[in-house]
Amino acid sequence: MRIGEVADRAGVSTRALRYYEEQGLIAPERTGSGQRSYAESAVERVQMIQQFFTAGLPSRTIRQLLPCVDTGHGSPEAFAMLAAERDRITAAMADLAAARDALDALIDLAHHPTPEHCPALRDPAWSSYDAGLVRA
Amino acid sequence: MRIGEVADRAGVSTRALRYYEEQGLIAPERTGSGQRSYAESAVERVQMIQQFFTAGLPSRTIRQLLPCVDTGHGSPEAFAMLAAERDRITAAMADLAAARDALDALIDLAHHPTPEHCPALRDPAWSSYDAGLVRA
DNA sequence: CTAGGACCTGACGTTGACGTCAAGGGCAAG
DNA sequence: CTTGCCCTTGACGTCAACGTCAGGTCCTAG
Repeated sequence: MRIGEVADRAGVSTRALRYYEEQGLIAPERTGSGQRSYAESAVERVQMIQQFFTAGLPSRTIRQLLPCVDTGHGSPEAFAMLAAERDRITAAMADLAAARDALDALIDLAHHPTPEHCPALRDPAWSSYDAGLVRA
Repeated sequence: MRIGEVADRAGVSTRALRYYEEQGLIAPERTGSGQRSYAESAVERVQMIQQFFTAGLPSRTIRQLLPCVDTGHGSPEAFAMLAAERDRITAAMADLAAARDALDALIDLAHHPTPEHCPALRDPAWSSYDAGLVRA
């Protein structure tokens, strides 16, 4: 499979695929004339890489954890890194939830007929807002 | 309050505060000699700004939504933007959850005595993994 | 054989939220 | 007065994940 097809099927640009190779995340074969030749599994691999990028992991970290995916096991250090990243992601999710709740509070505020600058925001509620359910 | 104290109390750098002002997110007073003079409420405001930055909102968007915070109500467009950002954040949380589950699967894999490259990863499980509870 | 599309390498451009350095001004203590 | 810390503006540096362009190669269809 050539680079264009992988790009199409994985939903990324060819530039991104070359970048991933440059970063040591994929190692496609080469034809005699120098063109990249990807295995079928490359599509899934690229999608997984994308997923980690989306989660905010830098390429260096992804490069470190991919061997675990390939070999199916990892050294203790690799294991610690996986756990650390998992925790980072969990923390990021909490931050997102807090921001979303803040937005929900604003939306709620905007929905009110605004009697007179109803409070419930400026006080200490920015972190402890208890996840109200507001739906459009 | 001068810039250094605000920076300390809000947990950001003075550079960041000047950047926020440059981006139109805060408008501190000025003393006769040109030094910035912040109100007490600036600390909370900066923390809120930080929260939105952490959630991935660009400064331009934050600038648009801050008037809603200040006035306590918003135009219909502002309301639509708030809802759009809320949805973006929700989507980002889903992406994070998927990546975290992928990492959990890897961690689980690393915990196994690795009998023979146990599957459960490469197949279609990257999005539908059912949030197993693994704790260090 | 030739047109045109896909591919190659190399290299510079982009964006956002700041970091960092340079060169000076303001201000309370001693 | 001067020492020293905080403040000012201005401007360039950074980092990551690519986008984009340039100039050349490969390959397949007609």
